Amino acid sequence: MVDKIRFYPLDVMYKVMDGKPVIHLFSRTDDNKQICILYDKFEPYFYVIPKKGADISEKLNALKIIRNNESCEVTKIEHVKKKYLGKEVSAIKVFTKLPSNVPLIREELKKWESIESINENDILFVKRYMIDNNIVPLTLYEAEGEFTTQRLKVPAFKAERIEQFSTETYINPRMLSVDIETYTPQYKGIEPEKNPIIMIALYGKELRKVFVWKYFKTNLDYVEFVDSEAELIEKFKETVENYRPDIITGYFSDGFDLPYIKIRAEKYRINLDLGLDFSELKIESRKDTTAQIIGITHLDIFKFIRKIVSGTLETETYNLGAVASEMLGETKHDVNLDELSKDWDENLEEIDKFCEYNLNDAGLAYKLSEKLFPTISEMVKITGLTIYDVNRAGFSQLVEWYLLKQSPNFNEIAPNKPTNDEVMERRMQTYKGAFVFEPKPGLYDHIVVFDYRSLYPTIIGSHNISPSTINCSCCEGTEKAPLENSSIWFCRKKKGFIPALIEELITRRMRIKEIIKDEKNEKFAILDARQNSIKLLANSFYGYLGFFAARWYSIECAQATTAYGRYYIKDVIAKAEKAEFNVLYSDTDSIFLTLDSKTKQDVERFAEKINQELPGLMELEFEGYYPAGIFVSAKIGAFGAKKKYALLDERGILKIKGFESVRRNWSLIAKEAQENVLGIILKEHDNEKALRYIKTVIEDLRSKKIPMEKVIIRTQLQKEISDYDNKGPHVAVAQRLRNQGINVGPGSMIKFIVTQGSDIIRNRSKLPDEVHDGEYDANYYINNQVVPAVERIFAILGCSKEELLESKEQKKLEGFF
DNA sequence: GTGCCTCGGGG
DNA sequence: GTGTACGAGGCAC
Repeated sequence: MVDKIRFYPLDVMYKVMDGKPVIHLFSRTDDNKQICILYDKFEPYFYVIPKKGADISEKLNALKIIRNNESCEVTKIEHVKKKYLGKEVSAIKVFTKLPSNVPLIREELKKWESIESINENDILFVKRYMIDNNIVPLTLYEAEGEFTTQRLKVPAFKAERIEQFSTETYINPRMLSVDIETYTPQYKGIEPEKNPIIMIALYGKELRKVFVWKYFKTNLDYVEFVDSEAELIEKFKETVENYRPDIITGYFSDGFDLPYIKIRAEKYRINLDLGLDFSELKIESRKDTTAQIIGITHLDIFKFIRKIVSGTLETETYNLGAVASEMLGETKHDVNLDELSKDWDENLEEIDKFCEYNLNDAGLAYKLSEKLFPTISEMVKITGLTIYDVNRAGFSQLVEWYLLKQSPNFNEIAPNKPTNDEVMERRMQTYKGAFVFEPKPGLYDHIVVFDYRSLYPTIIGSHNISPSTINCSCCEGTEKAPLENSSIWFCRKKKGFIPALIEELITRRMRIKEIIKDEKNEKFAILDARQNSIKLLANSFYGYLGFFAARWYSIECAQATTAYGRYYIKDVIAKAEKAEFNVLYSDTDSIFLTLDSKTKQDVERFAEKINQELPGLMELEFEGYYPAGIFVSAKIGAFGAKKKYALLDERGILKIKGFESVRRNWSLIAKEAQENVLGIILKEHDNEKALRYIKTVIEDLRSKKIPMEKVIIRTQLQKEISDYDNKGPHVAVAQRLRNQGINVGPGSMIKFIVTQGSDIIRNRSKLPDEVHDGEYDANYYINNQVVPAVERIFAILGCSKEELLESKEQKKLEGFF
């Protein structure tokens, strides 16, 4: 009986069954049921480009490799006319039986003299299938086939045929958020092998639950008591099974919650077979840990925020508190986590506030995921990657997958990833970047800011910048890119693969922006997220072209892009000066002017004239008007010409650019000083007070009034002491602890204070116990801790490091600013 | 300047 | 799994 079924794919994998790779599309049906669609008609393949005139068909067909008693061979070949970086090539599509045969055959073919190159041999089978069959997760497909039996937790449907049904999108995935609290004694590192999970919160659409394994009195109806940690883990598993989520989300759950749960489950020999195919929760630890469940999308919303969203946030730290406050206007509960473990041992009646805290955190991760879902969904639809992959991809990978997905539509064979040697070579290459017009230091009124809308994307589009259009023979002698030392031009006859795609993105975004201009309805958030995703992606193309690991890497293209960028921004500056505007500052794509005697109409007319002369999609846009602002000289501060300015907008809000945040291994005094200075300047707008404050801190350090607790630096030991080649201060201190018979090892938090003397810092770093009052090195804390933490802030206000260090008497404060 | 090391997020 | 991964800053040399 042939059935038809409609579904939205969510997670995709393949399994070898009866010697054949079978694609599994874990999906939601259009009537909201879970299902797994099976498809076994897709065959692995890759491309071979033979050298000119070489005929290798017969040799390919005869190729057979025996490995571990199994033979692998070329099942068939097809001769195809393709393009490689814009040039016509005759290629051979080489098919194999299994995906795992591909690397074996590839290695053999590498030895063949008659082969020019082997391509697309590292595109994973599932991705290859999705690209070739236009399977885009979250959009609607129809399959023809029949239900079948498989060992899966959801019904299986064997498809004969799968086709896109419409572009309708699955917009409300069923989501479950997870958060754990663990037993972590104060000042100790997190040690999952040693310390138990105390509680686990689960938060879903209609679910609020906190499991905890000791009993205490509480009125919280969502708290459920269990007898042991093992039972708590079983309950977690059971809740996930019953809830049947499409997505399990968490905040840093790739790196913390799920790996932790896994380690604890192993201790009790609990099988965490959460996968819809009964596979276990899989933790992969490389540089970046990931947690994967087959069939259920694990979303680590922290990772997405840090990698993709961070650039659009004000906050510079991405902890849950800061992010939730900025993105949701919600806060974390105010509890002292240092007390959790103590209370767990001695004071159970205090535990219920931690349960509230736990559930609240799970709720915040849920809401962040909900809020970002339209953005993620759009990235999924553009790149064709699953939510899981989009979540873990950086910008360069999003661009690359978009290009890979689109390349068949242009009949292009994708270039290979660079070898290690090529990467090294590429890393060595540098080129000239953007143009920066140094601000004249001072205070200004009536500032107008313009910028080129999507400068680099529009340049790439308008000037047809692409590895496939560079220095074409058909356009020799045409206009050259504005580069001093090299002669580069781009084809004027045929649009390149990359420029065509980027222009498509830009126009798609412009259309969406046009729609939301006069449509302030509930669709706004989704459409706005869409246009923003497109913008992020389009803006990444330039970086991608210059990214050392990119397949479509082209330093010449990256070079030409910045060269045109410099050309256009310098052009506006020159024209503005000619029109007698005062140009304050310019960086890359923006220009800051003062109105002076000019009117806003004059400025508008000026911009209009510029726009008439710009090619293609390029456009100069009005960014904003600011009643006042301060610009500082780039010479102030330890670093080069970076964006350093503060602007006051019409609502009276200060916009400060150009300083970074403190790190966790800083002393309390440095963190405190930075926080307080920011508070005084931003909230009270009292610069003199901020300066007085920092001078007091410095003087208090000199006169040793600052208590010892505030100069302790904490650094975690990452490996065995003996494994360090380079012994930093914390390693030296750890060695002394070890000599005293105290057991320190990887994960130990080492506390130390830098004391006075002329030796290197390592030899002056002492345990807090060894240091008497006033023995700390005031100069170290002033010069390496407090001053670096605040100097950039003061630099913006025009107050140098040296001036911070002057004592109060050396300079009259009045009228300083 | 180069190279090694740590941190981020999480409790 | 047809594998595959960062980026910035501080200290020692």
